[in-house]
Amino acid sequence: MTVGLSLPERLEARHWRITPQRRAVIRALEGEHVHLSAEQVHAAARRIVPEISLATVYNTLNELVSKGEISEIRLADGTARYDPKVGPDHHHLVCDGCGLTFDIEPLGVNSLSLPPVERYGMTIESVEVVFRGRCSSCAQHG
Amino acid sequence: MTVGLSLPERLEARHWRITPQRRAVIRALEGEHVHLSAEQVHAAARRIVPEISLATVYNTLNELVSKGEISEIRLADGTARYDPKVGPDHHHLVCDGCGLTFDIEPLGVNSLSLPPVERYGMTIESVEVVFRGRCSSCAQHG
DNA sequence: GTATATGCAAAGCATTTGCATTAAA
DNA sequence: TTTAATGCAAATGCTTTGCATATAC
Repeated sequence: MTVGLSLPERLEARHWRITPQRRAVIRALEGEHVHLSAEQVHAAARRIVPEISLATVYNTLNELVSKGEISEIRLADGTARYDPKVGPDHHHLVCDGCGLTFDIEPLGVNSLSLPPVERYGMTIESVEVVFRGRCSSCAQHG
Repeated sequence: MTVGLSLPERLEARHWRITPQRRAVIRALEGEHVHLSAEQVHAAARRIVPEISLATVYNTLNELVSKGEISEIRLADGTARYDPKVGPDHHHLVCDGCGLTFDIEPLGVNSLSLPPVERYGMTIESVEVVFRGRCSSCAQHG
């Protein structure tokens, strides 16, 4: 990952056309330790650029994902959450009740490995660890 | 997990109504080290019970998941794969190209842990490790 | 006999796409 | 001025649901 440049700076360096809508999507994601759904990003971005459409939010998120600038996590129900952090080993904690998703840095990940006989001829590119459970709110109610 | 009983036996023990369709779904899943999509389960089940509908396949898969008898994995595209194995620590290897999914038993998982300060008040119920990469076919082409 | 599973077709929902318009560079 | 991004609305694709009929127990 490029170091020393902010997300908007990195994007400008890549000749990405910077629009108010894209800036709003980036602002909506920044600084969140809890990850947002596309609808939630849309709601947040709307507070900055009221006319932004959901389609533009999706388009922007997808481009950021394919450029490797943000990451996409799938919950058990198949819906996506978007995370401004990236990195080869990037781990999460997910509430099975409400889908609340956090970034985490578990211990012991560096000693994880997959023996060649278990690779079925595949090239390994990354490892992701997901801890699942229930947040304090879901543990009590639903 | 109940030990010593096969999946159909466990289901009978739970007063699950055994139908040819349900038997076919179970047979379609059994013995697969590669995990199938609902469509693929449907196709396989159809070879045994030609009139089985996709809706019945989905209904059956969902019940097996909620009974904890099979597990559901979400790929990066949000679609599901179904795995006849269950267990608290159940890990996978996924091809980012075509979605091919295998069961694996990586080394070092038992030393994984999430420090209390990283738990955000959540109760941890399970850990899942996903290795991502490209299968030999996708590494060459697509 | 009764409760439950089935197939079908229609509905649902998250996400994607086509296209005419608008705006960044 | 050119090329790319936007908004809208329609389309997609996976999954779920309602309901009348059929079937396991």
